[in-house]
This record gives sequence, structure tokens and C-alpha cells, in this order.
Amino acid sequence: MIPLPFLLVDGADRPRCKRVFCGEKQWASHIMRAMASKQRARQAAKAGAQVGARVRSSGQGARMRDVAQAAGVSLMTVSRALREPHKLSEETRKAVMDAVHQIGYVPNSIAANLASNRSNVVGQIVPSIQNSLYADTLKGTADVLRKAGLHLLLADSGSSLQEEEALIGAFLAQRVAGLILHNTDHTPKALQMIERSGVPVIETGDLPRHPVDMVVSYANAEAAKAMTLHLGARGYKRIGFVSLDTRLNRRARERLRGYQAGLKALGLRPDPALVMEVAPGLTSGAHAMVDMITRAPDVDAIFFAGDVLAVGALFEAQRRGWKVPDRIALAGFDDLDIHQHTVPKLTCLRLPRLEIGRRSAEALLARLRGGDEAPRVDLGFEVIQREST
Amino acid sequence: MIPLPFLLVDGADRPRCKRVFCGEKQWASHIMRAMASKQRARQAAKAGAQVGARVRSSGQGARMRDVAQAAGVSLMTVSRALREPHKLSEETRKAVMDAVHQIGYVPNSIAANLASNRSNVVGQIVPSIQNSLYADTLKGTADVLRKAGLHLLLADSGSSLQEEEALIGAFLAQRVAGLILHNTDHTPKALQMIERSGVPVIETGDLPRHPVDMVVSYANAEAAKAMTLHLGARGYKRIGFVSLDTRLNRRARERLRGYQAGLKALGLRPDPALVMEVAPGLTSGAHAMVDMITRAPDVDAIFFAGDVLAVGALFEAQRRGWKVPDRIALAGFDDLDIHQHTVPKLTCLRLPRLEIGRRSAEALLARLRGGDEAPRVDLGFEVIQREST
DNA sequence: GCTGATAATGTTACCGCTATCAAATTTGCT
DNA sequence: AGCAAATTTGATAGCGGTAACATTATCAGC
Repeated sequence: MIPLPFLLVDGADRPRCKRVFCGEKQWASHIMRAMASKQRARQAAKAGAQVGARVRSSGQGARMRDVAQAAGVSLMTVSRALREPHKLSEETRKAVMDAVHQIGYVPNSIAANLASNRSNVVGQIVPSIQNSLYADTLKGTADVLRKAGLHLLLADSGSSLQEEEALIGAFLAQRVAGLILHNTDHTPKALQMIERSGVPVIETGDLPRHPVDMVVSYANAEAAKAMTLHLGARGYKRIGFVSLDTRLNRRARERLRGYQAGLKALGLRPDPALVMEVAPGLTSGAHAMVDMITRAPDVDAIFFAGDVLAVGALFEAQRRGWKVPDRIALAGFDDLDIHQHTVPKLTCLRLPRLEIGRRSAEALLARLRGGDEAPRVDLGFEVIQREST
Repeated sequence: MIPLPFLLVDGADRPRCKRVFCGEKQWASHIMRAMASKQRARQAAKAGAQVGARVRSSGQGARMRDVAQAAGVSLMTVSRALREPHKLSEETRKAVMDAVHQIGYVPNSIAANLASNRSNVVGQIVPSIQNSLYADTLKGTADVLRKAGLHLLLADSGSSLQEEEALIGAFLAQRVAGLILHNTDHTPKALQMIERSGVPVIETGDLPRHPVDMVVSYANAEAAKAMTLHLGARGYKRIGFVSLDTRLNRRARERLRGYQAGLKALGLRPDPALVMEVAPGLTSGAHAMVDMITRAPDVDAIFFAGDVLAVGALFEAQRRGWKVPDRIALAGFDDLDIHQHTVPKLTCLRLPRLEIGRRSAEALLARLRGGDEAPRVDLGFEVIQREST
């Protein structure tokens, strides 16, 4: 055994594991770097009232005028060289571009936006940044927008409509060119702000009956119903349903509705003991499964309509040695990567997350380019049958 | 068996699973909604040259002046009411705020930023939006920034330095108040732009020897070394190392360095057969484990220094019936949620992802508020010993 | 009652860029 | 050559706010 210089400490919040080593040197070395910290105007620190960087407080950063001067042309010519190069003579354009590179000019799109009443930023609000489900959608929008020269202002609402309202206000203050909301419920004030601003909006995450503007999504109720029917078709008779809180979350509510519709179509009797609402997380899924089996031992399949609940349940089944799907069949909602790798592999729905992002961005772009359609895009879903059911 | 109206189709890219049902109605119903689509100035669509929303193209959206008029005060008074309410008499302030609410005035921070040379937007660039590892960090920055009234402009570089450079340019054009880069390598041009702009920068993801400005991170090499030592201390003699591509990724390189240093400290002989570089992903981790065991059957532990490789390997071991840790011990780098739920639970490092985000934002705020320190924060890490080693 | 200090508001000059229109130059065509 | 049309460039007025300073109440103290 080689001697280790590390201290062994018991973990507090994470049971049955040991923590070893901790290289904390927090805030220790405020190493003043050599790099001349030029214009950090110290601002006399007026009680932290104003937050924000003072950019170019003393001749830092070239303005368009400087480029014009260097190139021996007028300011407008520089502006054109950057945005409408075809309108300039070869010669002038080259002179300007040379000056731009030589000076290292970085245009000020803030000023450009203000002067042109245009924006090159789109705001997207998701329920939770940490939830990987939204990452795909985000990626989709970010990619499409970036190719079009637009940028993404991101925030999470924590599933709070109040917070969403505040964020919408903040984003509108930034004069975003458009909004993408992963949510179809909004406060009256939020709706009012959106309408007054006239900004194009995409709602995703569900297909609302009365959309604000454009919609790109799949239908939660349909998807849940399809999976319920699928389970029924595979012979399961006592199908349980676990979702996130249906009071706060319309998507969960829609899924429950779909499940109920599925049961009805199958001619199965709804049973309150087979329906649960839980918090998100692996642990939560594990508990839900155990609870439900305790309450209704004859349950033969559980449909986890959200988050990573199904994976959590599957692991718990492994730990307890419950055979899946023989003792209990498990199905999930989203097709997470991991669903294909677990033993057994997990049956689930596949939702076009990435595509939703892409299409949202494309619809937004179409509108910004002058279109006036308000598409309602249903991208559908798939039931992926694997080994767990 | 209840009849189903769905078609059963074999999945192509996803083996051993069946796809059922697909509710695609793509772009089918461009349902023109009733909602009056007021000022969507159709712009004569000049070949998609200019992208961006024409905001307020015809009297839409109140200006500060309108509020002033409504409240019977000067424009400056409105400005003050919104930013420095204490400087106004109770009476005036109330009159102004009433007018603001009555009119539904949404301030234009674009204009405010321009006039004040301030910005309330911070740019963050991560290697990949979809990789959940960065989600925690993002969440940390977003939360802290939001409380301070700042917003987050997000983009991913796809681990490309060229792309990062382009993004830095674009963000600087947006006159961001600061930049947070999950990367410590940058192109010369990127460095030049940053320096010229004078914008505060946080680098995360590693502790570089020569930081651009501020750093908030842990040390990859130290962490990898600690885990290697830990494995050595538990008696493993033939310790394998699997990471992402070390050519493109400095973090991977640092981890490899740490692993090598660890071996040396343990007095173990480095063996090329025990070192691999692979692509990210669960599948990749599975392959890596199998390959390594094939190449070097005496390997007794594998340290997966990145992504979800370790989880993928663990699942593969389950499928093959290889006992973990008896036949092969497995250790991961990040403490993903799932590591605590697998059977056996996975030994790994724990990195302060969320805290890195928070601290980054805080350091940025401190600078924006007038501080001139360039902290280099080492938030350390922990080795979490679980069942897989 | 007068003076200076403080508080409450208003006036004016930009911030850096774009839209618009005017001016200068080139081109096309009879 | 001569003149209209097209091309290239420039001058000017904002975009919607903020900073800085000017101005006008308000008020204490002698």
C-alpha cells in the first residue's frame, strides 16, 4: 500500500462513499497578473449601484469614424463596406477593409441595432438549463441562428411563470428579434408585453390550442396515449403512470390526459393507485416504482412520463433483483442516450428535440425575413420498443 | 391483443429496437392564426440580405419621451425614476411609475447601453451545449448574473478554436460586459481582440500557467493524478487510461499528464497499451474497455478521464457479465448523477461545476463593479470512492 | 430676510451607427 | 458631344437613451 498524502473524510450528503483529497485554495491567490489592466476605471465604487462594464472609457476601441479617417473615406463608406460591399468600388472597399484589419476594428452592433431598429439576438427561455432534455433543442436553435448571424440570449425560468414573465420583460428590453419559449402557459402580463412588442414568438414543448404566435412541437397527450396503447398492445393490463407535478406543468398534465385516454381506448379501468406525481431525478423514479409496487402489487408496467425517472426505476429494479420486464415493465418518455445502454434497454418515446430547436429557429428567421405566416408545426414522435417492456 | 393502427418499422440507426408510430405532419398546417399580425412589415424581401426584426416600425412601443409626456415631466425624470428612484420626490416618482405601467413602457436597454457605454450582457462560450457537463456551470453563471441584472449570451464552439475566435469577435461586437470561456487555449487573433477590447475574461476548465485574465477552475492534471494515486492505493497495478482526443483538447492532455505523473509516483511502468484516446459517448466508452482488455488482458483498472465513457464501459461490462471491480475496476472523471445509481456505483472525481459557474460570474461582477483584481481561483476537486474500484 | 447648501428637475450634447437624401462621378446611348 | 440614368460617395439627422451640467425650489441658520 502506497502512502497517500490525502485525508479520508466521510461524505455527508452522498451516502456510502468516501471523499478523498480536496485541493481547495479558494480565492487564495489573487495573483495580479502582469497584463496591464488599462482602463479598469475604478468608478469610485458608488455602493455597487450601477453594474456594467465601462467600455472604451478613454479612447479604447476604434470607432467607425477612426476607420474612415484611416482609409481616407467617409464614415458611411465604411458602414457600407461592412454591410453592403457590392455597393462600393473594388478599390474603395479594399482600402476600407485594409484599414479595418489594420486597426482591428470591431463593429458595435449595439449602436447598429439602435440606429437600424433591428436586432440580431434571439431570446430563449427553457424551464431548466441543467436538464439535458433541453440541451438538444438549444443546440438546434443555436446552430441555425448562428449561421444566420443571430445570437442566443439564454435563461431558465425554473418552470415559474412569474420568472418567465420577468425574463420576457428583460429580453424585450434587450430588444430581442424573437422569443423562443419552452412553455405554452404564460401570465397575462407576459402575453400583454409580447403582444405590445410585436416580437415574433415560438412556443415549444406542447401543441397549445390557442398559441400566442408560432408553435413547433409534438403533442404530449398524443405521445402519452401512443405509449399507453403500445403497452396495452404488448399485453400489460395494470399500467401505472408516473409524471412530474401536473399542477405546475402543463406538459405533465397533457401526458396524464393522454395516458387516461389510452386506458380508455384499451378498455382498462383507471386506478388512482396507479398514478403518481413525483419530483424529477433518478432517485425519485426509483422511489416511485417501489411505492407503486407496494401500493398496487399487481401493477405489471409503469410508464414514466418525464425526466430520467424510468432510468432511476430501472436501476432500482436491478439493485432489488426485480426482473424487467417480467416482474415489472418500464417505459420512459424521452429517448435519452442511456436508454439504449441499460440492461435491459429501455422502451421509450422519441421526441424530435433537436429538430424542434432547428425548426423554431427557421420559423423565426422566416418571419424576420418578411414572412407573415404563423406556422403550427407538429413534428410528431416515435414509440421505441426495446427490451424493458 | 388489442389492434393498433400503427405501423411497425425496423429502426435503422438504432439496432435491436422497433419503431412504432410516427405522428409527423411536418410543416403541413401553416395555420394562419386570427391574431392580427400587425406590424410585420414585409420588407419587400430583398433577397434575405438583411436579417433582423424591424422593431417599432410604425409607432409601436412607447419611448421614454412618451412616458415623460404622459407623466407631465421631462425625459430625464423618467430615466431617473427607473434607475435612481431615490433621487426623485415621492410624488414625482409615483406619477412616473404610474405612467410607465399605464403605458406599458418597456425600457430599451440597447439605447441605454449605447448611451452609457455599459453592457448588461455577458457572453459565455462552452465547447458543447449538448454536453450536460457544462450545463451545471452555465446554470451557476446564469443564476448569479441574473440576480445582478445581467444576461447570458450563449454559444458553443464545438471545441474549435477558430469557431471560438469567431464567437469572441461576435460577442465583442455585441459589446458584452465580459466573457466566460470554457477553454484555456485561444488563437492569437482572439487574444488580440480580447486585449484590445479590454473586456474582462474568465477562463474555466483548467488552470493555465499564463491566463488571459481571470481563472476559475480546478486542475485537470492534479485531479487525474489524484485518481491514479487513489487507484494505486487500492492495490491496482495495471491501470489503464482512456480520454478524449489529447491533440485537440488541452484538458484531455492535462489529464493524461496527471495520469502519467500518478503512475510515476506509484512506481508503475507506463505502458502504451494501457492508454487510449476515443470519441465521446457511451458507446465509445464500451468499445474502449473491450479494446483495452483485448490488447492488455492483465489490465485491472481503467480510469476514464472524460465524458460518459465510464458509464458506457460499466454497461458493457454488465452486458458481458464481467464483474466490476473484480475482473476490471472502472473509474470516471465527473460525478454524474448516474454514477451513484449504477450497479455497482461508480468511483469518480467530483468537480465543482456549478461552483465554477457561480464564482466565474462573481469574479466578473467584482471587476465590473470596479475591482481590478485578476483572481486565479482553484476550486479543487474530490475523489469519490464507490463500489466500482 | 439673506446666504449657502441641498434636493428636485430640466437642458443639452452626445453614444456609434444607419437611413435618407443630396452630390459627385461614371456610364450609356443617340 | 450632350444629357439622362446609374453608380459611387458624402453630409446630415436621428435611433432612445444617459451624463454632465444648469436651473430652480426648499430649507437651515444666523
